[in-house]
Amino acid sequence: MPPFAHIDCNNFYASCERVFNPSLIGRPVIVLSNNDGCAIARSNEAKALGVKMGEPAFKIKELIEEHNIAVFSANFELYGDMSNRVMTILSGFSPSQEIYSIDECFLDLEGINVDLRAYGLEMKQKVEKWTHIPVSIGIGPTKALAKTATRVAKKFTPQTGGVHFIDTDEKRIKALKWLQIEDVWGIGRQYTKKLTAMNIRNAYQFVNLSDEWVKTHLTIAGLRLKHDLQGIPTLQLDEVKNKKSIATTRTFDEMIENKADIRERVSTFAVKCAEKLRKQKTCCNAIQVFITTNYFREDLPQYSNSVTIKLPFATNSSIELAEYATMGLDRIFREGFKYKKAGVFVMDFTPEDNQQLNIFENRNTKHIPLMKAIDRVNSRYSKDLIRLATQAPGRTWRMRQEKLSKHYTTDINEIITLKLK
DNA sequence: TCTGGGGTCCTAGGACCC
DNA sequence: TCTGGGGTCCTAGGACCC
Repeated sequence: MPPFAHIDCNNFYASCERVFNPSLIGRPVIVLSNNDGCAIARSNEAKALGVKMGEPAFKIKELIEEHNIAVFSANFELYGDMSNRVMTILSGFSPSQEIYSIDECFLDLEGINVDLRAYGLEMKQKVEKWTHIPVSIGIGPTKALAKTATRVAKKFTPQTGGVHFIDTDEKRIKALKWLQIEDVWGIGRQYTKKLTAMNIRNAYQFVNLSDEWVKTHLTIAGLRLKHDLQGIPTLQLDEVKNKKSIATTRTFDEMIENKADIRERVSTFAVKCAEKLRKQKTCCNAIQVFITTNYFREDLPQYSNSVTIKLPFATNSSIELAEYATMGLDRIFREGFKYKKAGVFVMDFTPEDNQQLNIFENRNTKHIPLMKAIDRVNSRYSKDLIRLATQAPGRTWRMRQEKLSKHYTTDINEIITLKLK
């Protein structure tokens, strides 16, 4: 039985803000999504005040003022950099690591012949000492049980010290009986509805359902989870995560009717996707564009649509992808609607150095050095110094980010300075 | 006034083929 | 006029994750 460790950063984005602003410790902190739309991270204090995940900022305005909640616009550059630091430290504790998300990873602890709880405490101390990001750690015989253990570690920190090890069947059953059904990994809103209707309220009752029932109603994915929670190792550590799609999507800060304005944005989304592709040295073979009206406004006519275009050749050229994205928009755009959101996806990747020459479509090979030059200039000077004409030079549209913290770790001009008396 | 963004996987059903 | 069975591939949509 290979034990797994699961490491989860506590309230990650809020904790990142605290690292560089220690006066926030003890204060409620929330981080807002793009356009300062809704709360996407809350410190424990903010959770205790009742701020819900995903809650729109305008609905909690009074609560923010009343309790002096510290509010930040999302600073993903900072969070990404802090994440790398945490993950690098943890990678030193095992030869096999799966980076599951920006703030979580799994480690394979097979063959590590030490007291594993003590080992977990060592990881926790090292990460906290070197990054000041607090973490919770769960260890168990399967990935799903390690994740369950992390919840126990976090919920009962005074007793667990932030590290919990499910090393006996007794502890496994105790944890499963405690874990509410809606908190089980892989059980979302729809499945919770289905299961509570059958009076299944915790993970222990869930694992006692028959395999057949689970497979029929929760698909094969639900069955794998069930086995993993029973202690039968089913989910594997996934060390190499090759992306299968890349997206750039935005909600607009206002509703837009004008096609030319939407075209500017869609064109920019395509350019961003192309940049992400070049960064990971792949090309895409398909591009998808979608637009949608504001589905919160039931008083307005609604319309949404998407289109996927197969490309005649693999590319990561900003110019080509912007062209195809614009073509896609032409196919789905309808006059007379107020649009609120749009996005571009690219998928079906092939490695950059492995493009098959297509004899029917003559790919403009001049784009390759051109894109390299643009990337160099933009990374050296300002992020969007060179743009395509379709991206509306000068008349840039900005995200609302009124509470943005500095890029403490990734921009030399914003590095923290200390004054010594 | 104001409601995020970026991902994965699975299944059912249609198109097409022999 | 009637109208099989089995296979594959693709896509849209729905569920989930952080």
